[in-house]
Amino acid sequence: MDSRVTKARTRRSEAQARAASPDGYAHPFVTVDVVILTLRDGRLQVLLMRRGAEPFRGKWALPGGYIHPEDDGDLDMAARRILREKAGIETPYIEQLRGFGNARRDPRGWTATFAYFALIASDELVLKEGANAEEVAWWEVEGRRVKPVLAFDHAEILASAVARLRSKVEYTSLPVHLLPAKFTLPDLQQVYEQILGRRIDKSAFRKRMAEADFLEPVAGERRHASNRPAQIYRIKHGLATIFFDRTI
Amino acid sequence: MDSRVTKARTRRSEAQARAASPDGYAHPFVTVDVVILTLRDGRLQVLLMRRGAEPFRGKWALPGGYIHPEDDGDLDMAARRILREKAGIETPYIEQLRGFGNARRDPRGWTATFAYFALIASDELVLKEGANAEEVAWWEVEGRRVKPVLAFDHAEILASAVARLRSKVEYTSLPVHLLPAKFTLPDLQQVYEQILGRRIDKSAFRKRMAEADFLEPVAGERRHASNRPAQIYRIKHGLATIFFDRTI
DNA sequence: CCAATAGTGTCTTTCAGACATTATAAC
DNA sequence: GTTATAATGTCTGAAAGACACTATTGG
Repeated sequence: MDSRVTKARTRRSEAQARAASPDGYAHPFVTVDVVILTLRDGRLQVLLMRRGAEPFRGKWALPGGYIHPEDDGDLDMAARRILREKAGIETPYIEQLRGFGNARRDPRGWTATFAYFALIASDELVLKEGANAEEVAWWEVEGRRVKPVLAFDHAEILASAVARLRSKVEYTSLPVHLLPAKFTLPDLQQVYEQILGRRIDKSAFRKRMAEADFLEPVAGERRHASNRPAQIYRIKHGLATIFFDRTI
Repeated sequence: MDSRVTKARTRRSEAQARAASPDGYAHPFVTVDVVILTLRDGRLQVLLMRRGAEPFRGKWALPGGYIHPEDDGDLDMAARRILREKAGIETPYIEQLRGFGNARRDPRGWTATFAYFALIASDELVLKEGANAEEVAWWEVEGRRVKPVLAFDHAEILASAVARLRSKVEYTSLPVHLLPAKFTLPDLQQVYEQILGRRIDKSAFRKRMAEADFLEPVAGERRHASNRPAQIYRIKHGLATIFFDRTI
């Protein structure tokens, strides 16, 4: 058994010194990465950071980091902390995407990551324009990718996140999290149409939202032009994501 | 094996002799656990193993283990290896469930696991009836749980797996993986009904399967009694899980 | 013949999508 | 009044579900 430890350590000696698992094998590092999506100017955008350290120094990457056992109660809280620290975002919608792990994604050796998927309203964006302002930016998502070449396997993680968003738009209330707390039904329909990439019949859309029963009207109105103002809605308190009976 | 137990205990008593991550924080251990489900005697059952080491010695647990960076190309391959080594199962349907990680699930400290979800046909079961035959067993799933108290947070992982199965049965071809390679449509309908817990109209069920277009008839017939024999089908070669347009 | 289950056809009700109409604002 | 968009109503074709009917075997 000890020979197994020796063998593993020797092969890895040039990379980094890692602890052996209780069964004697080398132990891969694990991280948490977050795909933060928003709608700005009617376009789906993702938050990326430029790496200041090797590997992939200078390349754009998803915000991510190591788990802090002392601070993070669980994986979700680690993801929220990363969102807070790296992007200054406090109250997003967040869900776990899935794990990615293999020997190739990091040149230093076998690593794994728990990828998360967050949606925020563009009015919640308070990007820290501080010391490293140039290193954080929103990039437009074109198809399932962005223009720059991403570090690690982050292009694959991004594609996976966008696929999940597009999929869930069809049958859940997820897109409300891309809007501010108060919005109109035409606003919401526009978000669905933007992500789906097709027009939706107004009547059918409203029927679906009404029977899903997750919105409540609030006093006040919104007026953009000389026409009838739209009713303002917000999500009913305490409701999780709603799954529709049928697709949009 | 006993030395391994001893070593694990020693480690634990030293309160976390773990490598520090590159950012200086302690680095949590990560494992892969697999929820293996099958239908036996018309009942949903899960494969459990009795733990021979601390923590939770003597308790039933999901098959799982550490990643072997030298052997496992990626997370999926690690899960398949565990399935092969611990349950002797070679060619199952397998998909990632999600990650579970927090400070409470393991008394030794902060750990995380990539949970997997596998479906196998009961005729593929070749449980190794060897030295530790008493330590591997199928347990009937009642609701989302099993009778014994499980180690770690494995009850939560099991519940999550059963929920995903029940959910996916509604709109995918997943249940075919609970049947042998060749089966009849009445067989398949029975599986759907068993997992859904309700009857399905024969005509509607066949329409759905026909338009999903993932089955092909093979020569031969199956006869259980003095009645009309049923056509035998198998999955069309190279097809992944089919998502139905509508729910069952 | 009968019993039992496989497999197909028909009918009715429901509902999604298309489209029309009314409502309410500014000017 | 006109214009523009919000909001609701109506109509029609498609299809899902309920149910009936036919097919094929053993006894």
